[in-house]
Amino acid sequence: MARSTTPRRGREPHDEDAAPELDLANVLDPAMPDAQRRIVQAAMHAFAERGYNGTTTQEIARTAGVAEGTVFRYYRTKKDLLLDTVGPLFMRVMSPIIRRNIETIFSTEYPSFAAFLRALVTDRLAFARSHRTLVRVMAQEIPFHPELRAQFESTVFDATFSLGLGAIERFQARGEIMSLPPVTVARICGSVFGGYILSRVFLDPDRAWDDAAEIDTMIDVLTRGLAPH
Amino acid sequence: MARSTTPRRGREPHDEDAAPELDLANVLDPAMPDAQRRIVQAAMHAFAERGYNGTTTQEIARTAGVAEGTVFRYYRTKKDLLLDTVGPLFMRVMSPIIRRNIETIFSTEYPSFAAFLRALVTDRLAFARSHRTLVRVMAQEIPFHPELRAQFESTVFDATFSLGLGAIERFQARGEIMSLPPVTVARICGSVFGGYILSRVFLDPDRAWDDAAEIDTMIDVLTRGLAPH
Amino acid sequence: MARSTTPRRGREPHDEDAAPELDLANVLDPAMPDAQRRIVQAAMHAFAERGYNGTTTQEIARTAGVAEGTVFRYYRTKKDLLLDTVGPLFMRVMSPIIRRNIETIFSTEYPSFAAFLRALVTDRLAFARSHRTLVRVMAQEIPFHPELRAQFESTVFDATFSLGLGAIERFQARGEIMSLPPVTVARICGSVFGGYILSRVFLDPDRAWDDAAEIDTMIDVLTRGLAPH
Amino acid sequence: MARSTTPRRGREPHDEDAAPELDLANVLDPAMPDAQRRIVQAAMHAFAERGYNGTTTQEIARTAGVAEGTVFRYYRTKKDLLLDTVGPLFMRVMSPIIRRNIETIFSTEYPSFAAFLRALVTDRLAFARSHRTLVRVMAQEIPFHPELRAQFESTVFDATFSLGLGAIERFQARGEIMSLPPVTVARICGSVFGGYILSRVFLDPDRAWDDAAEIDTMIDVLTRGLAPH
DNA sequence: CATGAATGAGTGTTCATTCAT
DNA sequence: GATGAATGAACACTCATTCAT
Repeated sequence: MARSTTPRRGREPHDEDAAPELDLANVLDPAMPDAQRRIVQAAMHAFAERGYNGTTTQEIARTAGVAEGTVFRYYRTKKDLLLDTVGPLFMRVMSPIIRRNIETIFSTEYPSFAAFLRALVTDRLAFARSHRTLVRVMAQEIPFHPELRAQFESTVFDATFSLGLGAIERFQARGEIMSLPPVTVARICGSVFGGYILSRVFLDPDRAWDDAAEIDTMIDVLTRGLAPH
Repeated sequence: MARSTTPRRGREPHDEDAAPELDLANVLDPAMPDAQRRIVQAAMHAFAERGYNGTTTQEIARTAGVAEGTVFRYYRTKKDLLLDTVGPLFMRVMSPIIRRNIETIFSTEYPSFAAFLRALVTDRLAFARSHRTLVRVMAQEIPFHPELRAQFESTVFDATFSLGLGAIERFQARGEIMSLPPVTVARICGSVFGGYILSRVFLDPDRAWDDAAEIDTMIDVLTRGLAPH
Repeated sequence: MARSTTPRRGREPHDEDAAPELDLANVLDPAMPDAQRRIVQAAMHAFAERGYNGTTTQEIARTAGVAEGTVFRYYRTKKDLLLDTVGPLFMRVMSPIIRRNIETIFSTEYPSFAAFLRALVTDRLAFARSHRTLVRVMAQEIPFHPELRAQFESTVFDATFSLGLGAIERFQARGEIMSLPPVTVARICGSVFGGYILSRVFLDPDRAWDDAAEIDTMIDVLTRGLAPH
Repeated sequence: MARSTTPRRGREPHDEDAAPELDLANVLDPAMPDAQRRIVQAAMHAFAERGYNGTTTQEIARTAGVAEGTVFRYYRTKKDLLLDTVGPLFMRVMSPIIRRNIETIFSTEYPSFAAFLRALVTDRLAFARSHRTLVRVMAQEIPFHPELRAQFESTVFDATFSLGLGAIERFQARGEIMSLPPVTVARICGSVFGGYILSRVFLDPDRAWDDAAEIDTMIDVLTRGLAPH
């Protein structure tokens, strides 16, 4: 399945999108028993395709190649299979990004707003491409599971978004962004990048995307649009 | 159903969103039997809250105040209850907007790119606010029902998005937008507005939003960001 | 539907088998309201094809071209629709046969055992051909409805079979049949004729049957087989 | 329970018909799980009494002493419970008879037509007595299930009836049967025996039948009736 | 009298969960 | 630990029957 063949500019840290069955494999704890790993993978892919409520434990067990009882050995209920995996995996998968962002933002020599945006979108895009399934399940199930929403907010939002707000204020202080509520700035940037990722990774992944050009365009539009008058 | 389409400047912190049961009432065919109307409303609200697969027909019947058998008098299967309502209602509800867009775009004296964007976002925001439930169900269930996706694409995408592309090319011809693939321009504008609507209507509807100011900001950012160098 | 085209010998009183929809029409009371007649016909044909339990009242109503409620205007329950029709119709349809048998048997000039058998089988065959549907429903539903069995026994069995036993005893007295329990003689003759009717009318009605020849054969076999040593 | 295949001469007024629950027990694969065996037995008896459409899976489960879900572990649908049991069981139960018939017919020293008929009726009677339930279900449901009819025809008809036709032709060649279409001969013999079995096993099993005498009578009537003039 | 919408108990079937092996 | 047969509550759906119009 040829996913993107166009040249890429900018760095893309973890580019292991590989076979779809593998896009979860390298996130899971290596110490995890083989059966459990297969269960989690089977569950995530089924949840992604048919939704949590549209997936049966029988189907998960069969795909994972274990008996149905085995699923319940590792996760007491089906719901645990969702909540104990999606959230923690998100956390685990986000942490290097968060760390990197922190370094980027607080390093004294961090570059322009444009460079900041580039780092941000590059990271996010790579993340979504590497963890399609995880992201899809998270996005699809959040509306139905308050627990998931809480996990998401504490992990992603609080740990990332708030960092972003701090960075925006710094760029405003340096006169690179016009005077606007930082939340508004964050939302606009996030929307533009999020819209791209949605199209790029989920809605139309098979088109011949030119990531580099698209990213350049988005950054250009955002920097000029958000620049002080 | 025209619920307010004129641009608003004053703030209006989510006042008229009325009773949740009503946000569908005025979309349904007035000739529809009372029982059927109540069933559709009950189903949509349940689908919105708990998802199609998380909703039981018993629950729909109870909420609608009818016997379970009555649900199946009107819709032969539960799936029909989803597909025969969400898609058609979307169609019905979109058509005035589509018509208006056509007029806007092709009127010879149509105004600036900024005015175009303002008309667009105002329309969409009003639409989403008036039809929260419908939009939410559509968005949540599309990943699981190819039929819904097809309905959505033919209705909304083909009839609206393509119009937008035409308009963008005109503005580019007039030198108001820089030379970029129209699809990219459309995606960026759509993302910014979509992100706002998502936050405004679905994620955090209870915050004290200043729609007018936010819209002004978004239009300002987009016009300046997309202006030729 | 070409039902037998071969020449027939022997008399065949009511040979109106006609269109299948009609095979009930001329049995029903002419004073019966049109709607009711259509209901009974629809019910009988559906019962014949799919069985009582496999037929829905909705289907009966639709076939009869009336509303579902109308069915229950004429028959208080679905079961009444079976019991109040099949039994009485059988009775009505059998009575001329019974009467004729009585005349045959007790007329002083009644002919040989062979002639008796011929009259019998001819009558029965014509009856089954004319009332296929009725006979089929009766046969199929008897195992599940004791009431039907009772109706059948009192009508057909008691009124016909016992007459036959009397006739058999007379032929035995006259030395045309060997000394056997009359019930055994009756069973053997009934089986041979019944088996023919089953094949002829129900199992394989479309074959090119030569009724006259088959009847002659059966009578020949029975008279010689049952003749005294 | 002695399936008995040897010809019997002494009278045996329905003695060994055992407990009704057992008449299926010895037909089922001994390797079959206990729960499944009980389900099949419960289903067959219910189908025999109330018909397929008049039997609920709940009732089957309760009679079998298992949960309703267990029924569906073994048979995916209720219809499978009919088709996957009645047909195959018939097959299994018929095969020794078929084999024996083949031996009888083709053995060079096979005896008179009378002996042939005796072997036939004895076999069939024993079969029907041993497998009342199975035979009853088969007979009752055939009119409503084309699949059953096909199974029946291929198993019983093709494998048995055609053998019989061959035998009849041999007896005709030897001058024991008069010149008639073999099908007619077969139908007459089958009707006589079938009628006896119907009365003996299904309609009036509790009467004090003298099987030996009745069989002798039938064979006598048939051999004399079918003998050449 | 005829209608057909409405009913709700009941039907076949599914599925998360348990537990003896 | 792993299994998979067994469970039974719950599910989508049906259908004979009722009743207001």
